[in-house]
Amino acid sequence: MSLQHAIITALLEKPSSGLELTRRFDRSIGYFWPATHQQIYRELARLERAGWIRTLPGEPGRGGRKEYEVLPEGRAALVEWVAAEADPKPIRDALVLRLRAAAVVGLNGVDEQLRRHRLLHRQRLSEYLDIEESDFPEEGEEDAASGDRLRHLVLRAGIKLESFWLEWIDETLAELERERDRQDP
Amino acid sequence: MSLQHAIITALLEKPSSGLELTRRFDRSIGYFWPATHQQIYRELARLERAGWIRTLPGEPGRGGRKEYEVLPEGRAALVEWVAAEADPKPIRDALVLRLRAAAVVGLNGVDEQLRRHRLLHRQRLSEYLDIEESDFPEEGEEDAASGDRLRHLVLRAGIKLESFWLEWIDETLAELERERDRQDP
DNA sequence: GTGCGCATGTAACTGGTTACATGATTGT
DNA sequence: ACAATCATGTAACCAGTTACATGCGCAC
Repeated sequence: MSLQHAIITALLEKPSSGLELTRRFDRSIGYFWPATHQQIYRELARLERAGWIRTLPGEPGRGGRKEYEVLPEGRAALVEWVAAEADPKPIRDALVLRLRAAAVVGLNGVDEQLRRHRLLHRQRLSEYLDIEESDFPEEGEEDAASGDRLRHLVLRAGIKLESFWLEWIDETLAELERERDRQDP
Repeated sequence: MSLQHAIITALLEKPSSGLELTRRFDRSIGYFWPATHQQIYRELARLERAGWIRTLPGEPGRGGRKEYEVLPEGRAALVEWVAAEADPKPIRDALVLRLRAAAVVGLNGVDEQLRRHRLLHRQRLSEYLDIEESDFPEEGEEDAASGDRLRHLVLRAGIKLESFWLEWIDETLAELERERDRQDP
């Protein structure tokens, strides 16, 4: 269900076609709920059947392009969903799992993977920091719109999450270093 | 594929039956790769067909209970997997998504959900801290086995991840508080 | 022998992933 | 006319989820 509500959120901000949505997802909502165009088309079709969104009347042309907008029922469903109760879903992370396996069969190139992930997380973090700088300048936070402050909090989640990974990977690589020293002193 | 390797890891530590594995998952590997008994039975069957594990010969009795052990092929596959290259999978988090939606349709009970999650993350964190205290006492880290130190790093990931969530939720609730003050000064 | 808990499983469904198909528009 | 790109979609697959089925051994 979450993807459907993510889509409604995006459509409320701006009526869009499937591909446009996909692209907008790639650089905002998709940071914590990624989706491919196939998924998005599937859900758009379902949402339309459910009567939560509709294609904008008028121009269906321009390469078969269809623009969708949210209907009142869709908005109501989103409002309800915002307050819905749901437990946090446990994460599934293969890198940690690899390290766990290494505890049993030995470190055999995990460090290289750790370094690769460190690089990727660094890139992602600096991407987020760039967005923060350009979209949420420090001054003006007080007189910003409420929605903007909330969007900033969402971005903060991304920033803190990436920072967490970087810290953990650093801590882990340092320990693996010590581990190696213990074996060849 | 990850679940299969998680299972091999667990079986290497101790040959087990399906239900035993399920229970052990619930309080160790499952913290970052949860699995239900149905999933585990399915994968055990596949792993056996692939020739990576086998049922322990001898006693198949006691309520149809079957114990599995890892074969050399399975161990080799795990060693290879430990060093395999795979990008970090983006997270999907509904709570952040709800906040994102709230930026568009208004805060309507998200705070209650934030507080619920805060409680759950606190519980999870103290669970981890208890495990850390009992399984990885500070003294003796130096002369602990390598595997233990690696398992400790894995636990550290859990601890830091829960701490991240708590920090972010606190920051967010504080901001929502200020938000409310702005509306009714 | 009946009911309870342990243990192994099947079946149907949902959502995410990957690969491919089709048509329209735009630039050369 | 042709290729590149934009845009919408289908199909098959895989992993995780939920609900249910079945058989065994033990306690009462």
